[in-house]
Amino acid sequence: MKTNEIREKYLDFFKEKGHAVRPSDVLVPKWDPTVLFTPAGMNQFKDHFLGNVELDFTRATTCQKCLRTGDIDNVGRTAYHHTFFEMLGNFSFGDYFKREAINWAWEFLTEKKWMGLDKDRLSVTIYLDDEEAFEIWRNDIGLSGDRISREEEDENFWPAEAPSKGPDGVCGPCSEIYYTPDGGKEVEIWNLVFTQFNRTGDPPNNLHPLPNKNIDTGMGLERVTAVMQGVDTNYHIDSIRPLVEAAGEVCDIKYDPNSDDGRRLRRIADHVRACTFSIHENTNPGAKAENSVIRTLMRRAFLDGYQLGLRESFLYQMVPQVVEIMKSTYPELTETVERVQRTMKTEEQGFLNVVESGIARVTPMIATLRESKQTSFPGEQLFELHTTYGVPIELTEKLTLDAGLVPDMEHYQLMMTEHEGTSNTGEKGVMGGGGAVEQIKNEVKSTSFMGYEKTETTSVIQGLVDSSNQRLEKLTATTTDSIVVLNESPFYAESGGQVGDKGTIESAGGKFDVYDTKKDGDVIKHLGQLVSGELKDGDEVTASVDTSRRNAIRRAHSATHILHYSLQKHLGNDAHQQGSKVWDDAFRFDYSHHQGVDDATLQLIEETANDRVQSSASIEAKLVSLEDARSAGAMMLFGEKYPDPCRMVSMGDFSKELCGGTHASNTSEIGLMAIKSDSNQSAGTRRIEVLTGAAAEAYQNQIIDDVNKCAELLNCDVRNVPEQTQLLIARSKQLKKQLDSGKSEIPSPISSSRANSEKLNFIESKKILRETARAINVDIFDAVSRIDSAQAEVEKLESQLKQLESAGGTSPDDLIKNAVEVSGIQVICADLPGGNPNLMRGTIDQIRKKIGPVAVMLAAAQGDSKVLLVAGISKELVERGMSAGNWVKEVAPVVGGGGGGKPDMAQAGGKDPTKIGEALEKAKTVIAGFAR
RNA sequence: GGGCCCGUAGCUCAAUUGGGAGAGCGCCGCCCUUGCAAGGCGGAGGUUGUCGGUUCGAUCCCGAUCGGGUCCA
Repeated sequence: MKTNEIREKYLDFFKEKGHAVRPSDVLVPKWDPTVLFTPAGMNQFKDHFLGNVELDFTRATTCQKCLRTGDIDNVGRTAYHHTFFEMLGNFSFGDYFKREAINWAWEFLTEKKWMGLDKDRLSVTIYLDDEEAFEIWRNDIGLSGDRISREEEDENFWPAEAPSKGPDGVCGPCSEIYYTPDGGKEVEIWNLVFTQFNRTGDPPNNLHPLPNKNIDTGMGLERVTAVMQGVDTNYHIDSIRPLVEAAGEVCDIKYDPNSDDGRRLRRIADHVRACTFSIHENTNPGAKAENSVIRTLMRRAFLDGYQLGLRESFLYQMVPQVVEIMKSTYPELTETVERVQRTMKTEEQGFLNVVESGIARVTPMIATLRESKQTSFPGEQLFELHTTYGVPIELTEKLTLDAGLVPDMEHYQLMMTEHEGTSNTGEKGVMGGGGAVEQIKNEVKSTSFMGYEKTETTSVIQGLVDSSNQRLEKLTATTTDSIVVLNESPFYAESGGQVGDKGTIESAGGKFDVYDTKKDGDVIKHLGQLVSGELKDGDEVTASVDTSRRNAIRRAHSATHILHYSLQKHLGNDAHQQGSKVWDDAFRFDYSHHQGVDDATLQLIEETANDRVQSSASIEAKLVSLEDARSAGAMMLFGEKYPDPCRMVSMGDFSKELCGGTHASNTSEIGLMAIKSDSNQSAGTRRIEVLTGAAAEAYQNQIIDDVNKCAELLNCDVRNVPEQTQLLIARSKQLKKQLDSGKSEIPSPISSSRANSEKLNFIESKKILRETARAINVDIFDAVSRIDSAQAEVEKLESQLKQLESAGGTSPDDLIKNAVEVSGIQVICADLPGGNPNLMRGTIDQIRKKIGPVAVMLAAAQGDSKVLLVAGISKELVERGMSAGNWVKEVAPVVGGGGGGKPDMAQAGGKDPTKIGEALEKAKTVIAGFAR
């Protein structure tokens, strides 16, 4: 029986038993902060089990895609471990209990119509004293006692060891069903969990029966398929073996199940499956949280290929096969093959760089150690190579062993453990997580969101919680952060990228400022502070959203849809939304696109968007079934969980998106959209930032103003700003060169004229400002100040040059003429007005080439409050133990400074130019002292 | 969320407790050579990511910020 058939039969079977067949939740549940990946079928029903939501059904069944990394080291080694797998499950929320769960499980496994497994090969376990389960297995099913074994709480309780060790909360015994294949070892195929207790505190008498008992079962699809297909490992079932073989083909070796290489191929097959699904859901390999897990999987698999001799990316080539096998169940996979492959390939190439630069780093280390006759490779170096440079430890281990060095793995492990400890100190507690809020959730189930229609409601307080997560009857403190929960609320809670609303909640006796709104399950939490009076649980209040801010958010959110449309129009259909963040009159929008977008295209995107804004299309939202939305062609995001029915937002006839956000009622309300930036976010993803409404206008005005300011500064027409800016920078460079070379002629100034003070429109101004900013390598809004400072610098350079010119007689030859001889040394101490470090050093060098032995000290005022001293002495003098460094150190204090340098050349600075003459006199006496 | 490393010429990288910004490759010009490859000579190319601080003086020290890499959770 094929994998697909087993999956279908399972869901059909429980459908027949009155279960709602629910789709698999996403693999990466962003809505659930407690897990990175969906670990089990029950995850999407957490709130159902806790009674925190209204139930539309009390029986459900799913086939859930899951990802676990707890036993990652066993993947490929054992018959049954995976990272990615599918879990079949049936669930009861206060509906049926043990008797049905056990009978149905047995029926499904043994009836011919379903799995038809041999009853004699099945055995079960139960929890120690679960007589109820024993009785059902014994009497209903008719299993003999020797095939029912009793296990301790570490094996047959959920959560494991809950009775003695906790945690507090819902828990219960479980019963596992095992199958013993012909001549093989028994294998667990199905776990039935009977959640029937609420644990409170430590034993004894800490398990209290729940009024509503639940059923939560899980059967690994791959495992039951292996049993059904009579193969001894999950990796040989029809839906996985072809991938293992494919891995062999790509790596150019034949798959041998019992070899070390076979283990690698299995691991590659598993990891490619996991990564394909994850990247499909837009969880890409990266540095943080779930992204880093995917990166780890990709790198482990890549390294397997590397050690099999591959030196290029290869994992991406297997994606089409994964999709081919899984597409009948997950047809959406076919839409993203190309993107997934591209992402994988980029990651593989990046890692190849890391590996190769890593090897380049390790090789010299090994050489050094061997030269000094060491026999071991230090743990610190293993650790540093791994944690700082990402060199996989297996790789370093192999390289060092091959070179005859023993890697100090023990010390490495020690440092890693320490690293884990220090890395995990953060983790701020989120206010209102668990505890009091959980209690309120359980009571009120949900807050009705009224914010689509109204921005003000009359509501009743359902619960008050303080910052230490304590439930309050009465809120009186005005200084601490608190949470208010209402029966209904106009406040939009942060979700779908849109920020939470701000506003006030006011009763007859008090006023509460809401600074943020968040969602917990279906309950809306108003976060804020009491500003006056007091609020009591049960008070009637007026909840008012800050409407001007909300309107700005509506504008920005509607603009994201328009931008999405415009991006697709100009960049093609692969420009999909990857995520967004919407504030008041501003948003950022990440989209998939594999290359840069040039300015001209960006301008087109902006123009099209604004055309749509000005078309005054009406914006409508209505609830439709997921299926209708799909057939209407509404845009949906992969990896996003949509409710059914869902809210479809349409704009004119050009945009349909599923969206829970708040929107303008007509595109014209947006006023204006201005693209602020478009940049690369990560491989294959770009980020665009846009302003709307008032913010866009302000942005526009600033750009127009800035361009005009530049034109004024440069005294030119606005259209000539980029050119004149470049000329200015060029002149600055030219002046510097002149100064360095000691030539005092002043290059002719830039000629420019300002014929008119024409003001350009936004688009042209933006283009000009951007061009200008790029020419001088600054952010566009820094252009004005940079031009200003460049002009000031040019003026300064010009005056230095003039000084240099008027000084005259400062060429090396002129200076040599004025040398005085002291104890056989030519000494030159001179003022060099307009001098700069480069010129002065150059002059000294030339003097040293012409005469010797010589000691030179030059001084130059740098403006009114700075002095520069440079000293140099001939090589012979250095050999006689004299030092230019010591020389300037003694002289510099005269001008109020200090200095130092090398024996042959040193420099110093000071603050008092009026003392230059005095300093040069001092220089002469000091060098005379040295010479003696 | 926390830890570590790195930002210097188009590219790869140097720069001895803070004191003249360099090399190789590439580029441009000239020379040599029948041609090719190579070789010789000369040259251009840098606000040392950005901003601030300490200092007479910062590529170097300190802080912030941006960007890249990497490990852990």
